[in-house]
Amino acid sequence: MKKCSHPHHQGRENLSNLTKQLRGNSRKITAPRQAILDVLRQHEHPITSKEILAALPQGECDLATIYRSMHLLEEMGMVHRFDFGDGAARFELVADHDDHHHHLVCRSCSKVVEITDCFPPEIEQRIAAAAGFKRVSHRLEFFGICPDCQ
Amino acid sequence: MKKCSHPHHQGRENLSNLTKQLRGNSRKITAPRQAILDVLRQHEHPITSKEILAALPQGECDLATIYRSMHLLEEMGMVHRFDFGDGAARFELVADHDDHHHHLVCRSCSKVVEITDCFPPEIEQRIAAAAGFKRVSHRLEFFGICPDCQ
DNA sequence: CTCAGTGCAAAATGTTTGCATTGAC
DNA sequence: GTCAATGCAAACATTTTGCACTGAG
Repeated sequence: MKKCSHPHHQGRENLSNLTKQLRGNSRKITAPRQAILDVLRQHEHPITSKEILAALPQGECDLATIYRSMHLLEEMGMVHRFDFGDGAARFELVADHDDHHHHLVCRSCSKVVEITDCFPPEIEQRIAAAAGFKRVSHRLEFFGICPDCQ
Repeated sequence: MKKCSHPHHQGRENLSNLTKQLRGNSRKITAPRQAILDVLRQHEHPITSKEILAALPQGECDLATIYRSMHLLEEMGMVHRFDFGDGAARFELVADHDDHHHHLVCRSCSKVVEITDCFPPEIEQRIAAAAGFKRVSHRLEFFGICPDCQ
């Protein structure tokens, strides 16, 4: 439950991080991008592009800009993309370089619990080796019925 | 590599299985449904609704019917739905009652390898218990670069 | 004969893209 | 001033749905 390292508590740090990363890629620091990161910083769990738009002060930025920003932030490794199987991509701010984690999602109310357990790396390596694949990663999410919905 | 239990090799059996299941749910045995199952039987790996349509003798059935059929077959447990993250659902015929498996997908050419390794059930149980969730399942897929694409 | 299932067309949803304009550098 | 980034609208892709018609039981 690494609450202390949650992005929410790193305000300034992430902002300068953004600035640095953007500058490094000769990208521009714009109001929409800062606003989007602000929203992400305020959410503990992955949110959709539409939810980001809704959380933004009205008309702060266009939905297309959010989609474009999410691609950029993902490429820069500042955001992780998740798929809960409902057809909408969800994004979460990356807290640090090693915050790989998964989620347990309620099939009824969509409540989300963060899961730090992970697929055993040695099994992943064995799978990759057996098939001759390189650069293997995985996507893993859990689904169930939460206490409130049972 | 349980090749011998692959649906492909069970022709008749599955057909009568379909008939039985449909009858049991007071559903009708129609030409489109049989044709769709025929196509699924001929494919080792998950395929999209569009691919099913393309594999069907021209005009054999409507795309909407395929979507409706996939929902039905999924509910009846005859088909499993997979999501490789490219925005299109994929379906695979369920070989037997215990053919739970995952896939290793090439990020470059989309080649698919079947993976029988799975997330350790005891960890899943622990996760479920810790969060108070019931009826927990998981979705797990692997992605990498296949030998041909390296 | 009846009602589940179908084809067709239209709609809904999430996402991407073209293009003229804006604004960060 | 330049070129990346934006807003807006249109295009796209997948999936769903309304409705009249068809056909399995």
